[in-house]
Parts: sequence; C-alpha cells; structure tokens
Amino acid sequence: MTDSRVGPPQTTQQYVLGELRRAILSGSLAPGSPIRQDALAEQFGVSRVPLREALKILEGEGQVIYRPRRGYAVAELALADFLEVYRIRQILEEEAARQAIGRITEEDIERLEEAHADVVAAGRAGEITAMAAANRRFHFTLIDAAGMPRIRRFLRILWDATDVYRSLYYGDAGNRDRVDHEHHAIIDAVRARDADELVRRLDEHRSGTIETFSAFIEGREVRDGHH
Amino acid sequence: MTDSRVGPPQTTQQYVLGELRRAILSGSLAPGSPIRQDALAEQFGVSRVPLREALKILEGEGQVIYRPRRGYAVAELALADFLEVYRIRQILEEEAARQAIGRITEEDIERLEEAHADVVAAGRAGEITAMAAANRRFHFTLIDAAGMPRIRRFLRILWDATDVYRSLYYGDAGNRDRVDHEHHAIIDAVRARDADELVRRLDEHRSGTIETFSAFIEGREVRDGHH
DNA sequence: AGACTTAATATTGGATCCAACTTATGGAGG
DNA sequence: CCTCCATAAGTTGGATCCAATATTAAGTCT
Repeated sequence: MTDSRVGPPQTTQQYVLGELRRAILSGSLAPGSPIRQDALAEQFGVSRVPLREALKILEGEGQVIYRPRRGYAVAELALADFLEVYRIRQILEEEAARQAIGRITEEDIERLEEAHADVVAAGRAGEITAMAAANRRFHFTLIDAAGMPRIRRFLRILWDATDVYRSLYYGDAGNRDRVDHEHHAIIDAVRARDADELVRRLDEHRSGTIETFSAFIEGREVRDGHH
Repeated sequence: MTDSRVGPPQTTQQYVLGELRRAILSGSLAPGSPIRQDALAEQFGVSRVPLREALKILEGEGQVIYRPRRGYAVAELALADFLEVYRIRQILEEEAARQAIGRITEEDIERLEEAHADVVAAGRAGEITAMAAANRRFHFTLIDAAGMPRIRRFLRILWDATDVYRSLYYGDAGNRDRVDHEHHAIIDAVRARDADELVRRLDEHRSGTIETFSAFIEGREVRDGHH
C-alpha cells in the first residue's frame, strides 16, 4: 500500500511491517488488543527482533501504543482523536492542494483520472479493499504533486490512522455514487487550476466521511463505555 | 551502563534515544555522516539491539535516513526541506494557537511567563543550550494548551528537525533581545485572548529565525556543492 | 595504466538465549 | 469473603552469536 514495490529482496522487518499493517487494517488485530510478540512472531514465521523494529515504526505513527515493560497494543481512536485527524488533514491537504495546483502536470492529471476510474470500477465490482486502495492513490497523486515530502509523510500517517474505518464508508452504495461525483468535481477544479474551488471540493469530499465515521465511533464508544 | 538518571527506571532504548538526540543536536554526529552501529553501541555501553530500536524511532521522525542493508545516516536538511518545515510549522502552530486561546488557563499563562523568564536569564548568562530548552518550553506550553496531541507530536518532530541550527540564532545577542520582545508580544496577545494578533506575532517571531537559518544553510549548500 | 574479477574485511539483519520485570495464581490471616 | 503477601508463570528487554549482504582491497588481464 505504502511501499509495496517488488524487486529488491525485502528485509524481514519490512515484510513484518506490511503484515502488521494488513492485520491492523483487516481487524485481525483489533483496536485495543495487546500485541503478544512471541505469538505474532511465530505466526509470521520470524523472530521477535524484526517484529519489534516494525512495531517501533508503527509506534511512531501512532498505530500502536507502547508502554515500557508492558508491551504494545493496537491504538484505539476516540472520537476526539478522529476529529483531530480530520482537522489536520483539512489543514495540510489545503496547503498541498494549493502547492499542487501550480506544479501539477498533464501526466499527473491523467494518473488522477486513471485512479478515479479504478475507484469506480472497484466500486461496481464491490471490491471494497481495492476501492480504498484506488481512492488513496487518487488523493496521493494530488498530494505528491505538491512536492512537499514532509506534508506527504504526515498525511500518510493520518490516512493510515483512520483506514480501519474506511471500508465502512465504501460499503454503502450511496456513498460510492457520492464519491464518484466529488472526485469528478476535484478533477475539474484541478484542470481549471482553481485553487479555491479545489480546496472547497476537498472539504466537501471529506465532510461526508466525517459524518459516517463520527456516528460509528460515537456508537462504539457508548457501547464500550468509554463515556 | 551508568544509571545516573532520575525517575522511573528507564529502558536502555530510551536512554540510547536520548543520547542519540543529544549527539545529533551537539553535532558530534554530523549531518550526512553514517552511523556505525557497533562503534556507537560500544560508545554508549550497550548492545546493538536497543540502539537499532532507537534509530527506528529517529527514522520515523526523519532525523536519520535508513537504507536497508546499508544502515543509517544522520539526515541533512536541504534549504527546501528547511522551508517546508517552517511552512508546516506556521500552518500547524496557527491552528494550535487558535485552539489554545479558547482553552488556556491562568496557570498556563504563568508557566508561559516562567519559561520566558528562563529564556531571558539563560540568555544573559550566555547559556545557549539552556536558552533553547527554555524557548522550547515556552512555545510548547502554548501548543499543549490546544489539547491536540497529534499536532503536538508533529510539531515536536518539526522542531527537532531544525534544532541543530537553533543555537546559531541564539548565539547572536541582537537576536536574543529580539526574542525577548517577541515573546512579550505573544504573551500579551494570549492575555488579551486575541487569536488573530497571536497568530500574527507568532509568524513574526518565526520570520527572524527563517532568515538566519536560510542564509546559513544556503551558504553550506554552496560550500558543499549540493548542486 | 585502467577495467574487470576475485578474495578479504566490515557491517548490517536476524535468531536464540538469558535476565528483569509484570501479571496471574494460590494461600494464609484477618 | 476480602485483603495481603508470596510464589509461579508469562512477557518484555537486552546481549551474544551467526548468516547475509555490502564495501574495500588485491590481483589479473588487456
């Protein structure tokens, strides 16, 4: 997803990192559950050393929580955390969009349209995971055009933090149509090199997911008694 | 290993992480230089395992660069990187400041003044390191008041990225006076609960350092022939 | 002399082992 | 029945060891 390029023989820690991301995303490592290093390492067929280094990366991204001598646990997103993530995304994506408008090339825009076509195709096929992946490619094509590597990194972390919930949104067919329209509007704004319009469209695009996620997380918090 | 530390018994990786930060900050690990794990581990009196975990954290923060099978090297800041860091700081610190204005307590403001007093005192004593530390406490008191942990984390990373150069700025007595005035203006804006004014003052405060650093980094790049 | 091969040396990556600490378990006493 | 303490089991943290790869040095051939 992030760096799943093939070719150079991967190190074990990179492999484990990928598996961990997948496990967290798929929910087989549920939010809040402790991570037993021995069991996981055996499951992955590796020793604990590369597992621990991968966990350190995830800790830095806030995907897992670490307490010395107590070990790691999968992070849980409280509603407040979730809203903060989206607020920061709004701020940083605005900056990235404005930078991108002045630098984006015709090829980038083609990639944008390709990614969007993949989103629609995956949506029709009902392949939620592929849809989420294409959606991410769509948005990061724009973000990459800004040429700001640190913003890019932060945004990747923020996207990862809420990725667990993304399938929720795409599961609904109505939302899929909505995404279709909104992506079109985004592409149009890019074509027109209209930064203000682009930012407006991006905000609009985000607002839909915020509502869906907020409702879900709030429900979960009430259920689990996080008060 | 000398256990001359206070508080909860630290793990070795935390100790090593602190030492690494110090070494990078002080320049004894110079930007661009490769990190020989064996030598460093011996120097710190530990094995390579905790060292590597600490390096993974620094990699996540962008303080070191990692290439599989080639090892780690201390990161170098190109001018473009530097400007990006400050641009992101401007954006995120504006958000933090606006949130803080509505939530900051009288005690927080007292802490702000205390930290500033420490800045001035250290400045007079010519203790650059202490001055930088107090300055950081000053700014993060404000940032903490925003109650946005992710913004806080990002800002810490951004501050760390440029900390190597900070002593440069504080070395100059004129800059020290300038900081004194600007901090006062910031505190006044907080007291008045004037968010717009606060953001203006923060921007102004940042602009001074940008000039100093830019000139320095540009000079270094020309010297070292970074194209 | 320079380019290419091949051997040596250095360095990183990962596995195993042991120590230190934390959490769970089982009594003993109130 | 509950609390407190001691013990046992489980888990993490770190050191050492070995394998895999990268880098440097030496040698060979044109």
